[in-house]
Amino acid sequence: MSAIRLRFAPSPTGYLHVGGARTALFNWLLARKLGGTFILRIEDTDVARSTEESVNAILEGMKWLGLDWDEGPFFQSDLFPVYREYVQKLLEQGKAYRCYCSAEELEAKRERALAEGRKPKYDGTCRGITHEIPGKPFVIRFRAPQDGVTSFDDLVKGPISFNNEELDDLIIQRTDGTPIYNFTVVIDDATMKISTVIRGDDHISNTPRQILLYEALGFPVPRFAHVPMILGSDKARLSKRHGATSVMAYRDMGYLPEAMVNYLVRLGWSHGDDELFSREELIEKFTVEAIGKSAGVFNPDKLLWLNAHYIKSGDPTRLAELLLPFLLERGVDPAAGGPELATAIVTLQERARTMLELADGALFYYRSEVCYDEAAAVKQLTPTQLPHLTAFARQLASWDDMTSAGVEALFKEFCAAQGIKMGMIGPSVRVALCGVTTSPAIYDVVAVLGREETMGRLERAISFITDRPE
RNA sequence: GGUCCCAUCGUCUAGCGGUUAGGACACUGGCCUUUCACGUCGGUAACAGGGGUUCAAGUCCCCUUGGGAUCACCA
Repeated sequence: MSAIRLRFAPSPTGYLHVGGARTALFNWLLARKLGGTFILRIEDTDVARSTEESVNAILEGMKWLGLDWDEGPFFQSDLFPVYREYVQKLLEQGKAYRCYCSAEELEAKRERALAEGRKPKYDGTCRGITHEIPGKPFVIRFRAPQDGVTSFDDLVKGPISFNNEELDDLIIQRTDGTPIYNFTVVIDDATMKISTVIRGDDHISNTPRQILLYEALGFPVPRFAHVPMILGSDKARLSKRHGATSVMAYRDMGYLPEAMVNYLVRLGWSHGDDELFSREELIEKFTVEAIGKSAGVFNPDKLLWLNAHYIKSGDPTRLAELLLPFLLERGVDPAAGGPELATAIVTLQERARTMLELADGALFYYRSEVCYDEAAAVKQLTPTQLPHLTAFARQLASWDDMTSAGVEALFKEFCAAQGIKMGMIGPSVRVALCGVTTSPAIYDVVAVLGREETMGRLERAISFITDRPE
């Protein structure tokens, strides 16, 4: 393993959303490409907002996408003593100080500053207090330099610099003694020896403060790569109103993880004109340099196209496994009878874009009591069709070759013998077997269903026509 | 509002000084076809605007405009 160490550090305040998933993916890809280490760290210092359900949801999302981690998950809530130690160190060195301003006072000052058009920056009231005030609650602030420039060379955005006067003395420890994000992230990235921080570009403005902290603590500063945001169709930050944002919601909507990975990686990263990437190709071809600088709009249509591609080209046996829950949900259990699922799937792959569509399309194979679509029945299951269907059933009964090609030959021979065209028998048989006018190729359907089941369904259709009142 | 980031078809993007500005999704026309699809061939569609630099600018610089992010005892 190389010394490259990367991490994904979500906060457990919700499910794994597509933006976070892409950040995780980029980190994972680079780690795998360079033979580095990928670390998962849960940033749960905000005890009030963090939940165990969220942690589980995030882990589940990572696993679904196939993003395995080498170390962790580490929980910041387990590291409070460590943070306390470093806070103490800064305090002793005079690089941090106690601030006794109350949250209310601060809020009032901030609003006043904003109203007067000034910067809502901490005014340094407590900067000069040298002795502790017993009994009075306090937070701890980092004593940030008030002049100079802090800059860094972002791996995706290029050189970025901030005037230190824009930065204020940020709080690193709350009144209750718990540490705050901008501080813990620095301690953890430093102690975990993270070499490159890949994260969303909404963190750019935090970066100079963090760099100042690295320097104050005497830690080496890691490299930063800020990846652009993912936007909704109206170019606003992606949110629920743009549709699903949870990666697990996409699994439930019938999406394959490889489609999601392929979609996500191409949103903001490219490799020439290539669109389709296997996991291996991604590991081989991924580079941070090829990550784009601008925000991208999440395009569900393209995701759907990719999903259709992976269903079309997927291994039927694996698809069968993944499809099972969707089938059971629809009250069908292939284990209870009917054609082998993988065999049925082969006939459906190229006409399903999601596992939901695949499941819906497969239902008729497992329902002998075909439910005829009203319009289809009126058009195809008519007295005129009766002689054709009857004759066809008779010929099928003595037909040997039940492969798809064999069935096709049967149809050809039947049509020739009857002096009719395929169009006069095909559609009726389709409705008799499937109940609807759209289905896989009829030869395939007969082949998959088998002679016995096909005969049964034909006879049922014949009875249906016979019994139907005019 | 301050600060920071960004800017090629509707969308994702290729392009890294000289191209008929390419690909993909979506849309659309033809072909294939027993249905629906798939597939296949073709089409519509972009360098935000203005200044520079240069023999030459989508490519480099500046400004404008537009979009986004961030300004918490959230992460």
